Amino acid sequence: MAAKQFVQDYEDQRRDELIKATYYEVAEKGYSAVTLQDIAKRAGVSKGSTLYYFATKEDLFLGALEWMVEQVHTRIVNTIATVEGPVEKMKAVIRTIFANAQDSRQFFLAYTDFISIGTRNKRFHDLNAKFYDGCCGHDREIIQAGIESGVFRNVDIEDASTMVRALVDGMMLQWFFSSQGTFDDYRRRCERIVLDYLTGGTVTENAETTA
Amino acid sequence: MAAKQFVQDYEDQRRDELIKATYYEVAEKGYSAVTLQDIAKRAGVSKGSTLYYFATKEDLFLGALEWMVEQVHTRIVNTIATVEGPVEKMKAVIRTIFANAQDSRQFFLAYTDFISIGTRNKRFHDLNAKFYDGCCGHDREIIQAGIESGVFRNVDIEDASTMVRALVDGMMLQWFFSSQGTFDDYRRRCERIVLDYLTGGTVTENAETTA
DNA sequence: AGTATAAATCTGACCGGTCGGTCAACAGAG
DNA sequence: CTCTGTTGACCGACCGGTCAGATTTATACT
Repeated sequence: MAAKQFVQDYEDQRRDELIKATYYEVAEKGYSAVTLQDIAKRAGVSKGSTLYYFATKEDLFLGALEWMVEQVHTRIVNTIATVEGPVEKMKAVIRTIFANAQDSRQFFLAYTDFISIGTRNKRFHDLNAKFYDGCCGHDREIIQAGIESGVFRNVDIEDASTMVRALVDGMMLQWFFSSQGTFDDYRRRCERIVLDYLTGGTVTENAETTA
Repeated sequence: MAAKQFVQDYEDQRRDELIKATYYEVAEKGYSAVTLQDIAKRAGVSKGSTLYYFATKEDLFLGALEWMVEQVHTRIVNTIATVEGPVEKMKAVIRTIFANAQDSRQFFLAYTDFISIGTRNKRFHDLNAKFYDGCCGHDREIIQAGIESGVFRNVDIEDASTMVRALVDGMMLQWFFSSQGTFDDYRRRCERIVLDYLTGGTVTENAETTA
């Protein structure tokens, strides 16, 4: 039983390595451009092994995606917990999402590649829903708390939630494309716009704690 | 000379057909998934002909893109001219961009595929800039006019402009992915959020003229 | 007008190369 | 020896791009 457990752990670890390798390769080059060879090389195994652990390239890719979603989710939850109040919590969410995008370089590139694979893919759709609800779902309760405590104006919660998500997405897209203006410029502007919208302009610009 | 002119026109027309064929194919399947064969078939010519008029597949694709950008730009300019006042003009811009996305089905799909091709491509970057400045650049003057006339609150114009663009982008992305809620729902919500932001909530919901 | 000649246009078989996926053979732990 | 895990040569399919030759159109000449 102990041996069996060891094998299980070993296999899990291998899968993990392959998933991470896939993620980083795709983040750098995009789904179509990455070959199984690339993934195998980065993971330090042969091409044959990649398909020993995963059925297809797509399977490997979706695994990598799930891993990423999980990771971002965890980061957001942790970051929110470190600050107090709706304004700071909202800032924290935005900061985390932006930071993640910066870390994984071409986070969005990978994301946009899903589309090419086909939006009809059920697993992809579910993953997308999980991403939105899991990673961005926190904004709704933060907004709710903000309204109840009177910090945010009485805006429609569904509108506000949509606004935050769409704005973050859109601004990252712009940052990705335009490459004019620093990353921090975009993040700061994003925070400002969101809070401006939520408070109606009553929040004065805080001193930035640029970590 | 007349014959020469005819030949010129004929060639232009052929190029036009190929460009449109490319556009629709890519809009349906995405750049990578589309083959020269597909494009040729839709245009009613042979594969060889596509590369007789265009040097490479990428060239063909960028031509299609330019065509699209031009088209959207024209539509926006025309639509803005038909209405009066910052609020209505802003609505018109949003409506046109949304309508265009709906028309060409997977407008964004094509767009996201550029990224895979490589953001280092100069022509792509220029096109992107042209798209933003040409198609979305009108928002800045509309916002300016709105602030001056007192219809919009005194918000930072750069923030406001960024907000509108990012929100439209982001919401279209969400519409594209989630496929829950009708297209009109998204468009209407987008208009509401933008105007809510710009006016600070002083504009009451107008009766919709859903065309 | 009719014919010959030249030029423009078009075609699809073909080439070189790539990639996802297969599989027979191999390795090493138990 | 066996069984799990690993390998990389190999396969079939595909795709962008080429090109020699067919086809159509324009031009020159009688």
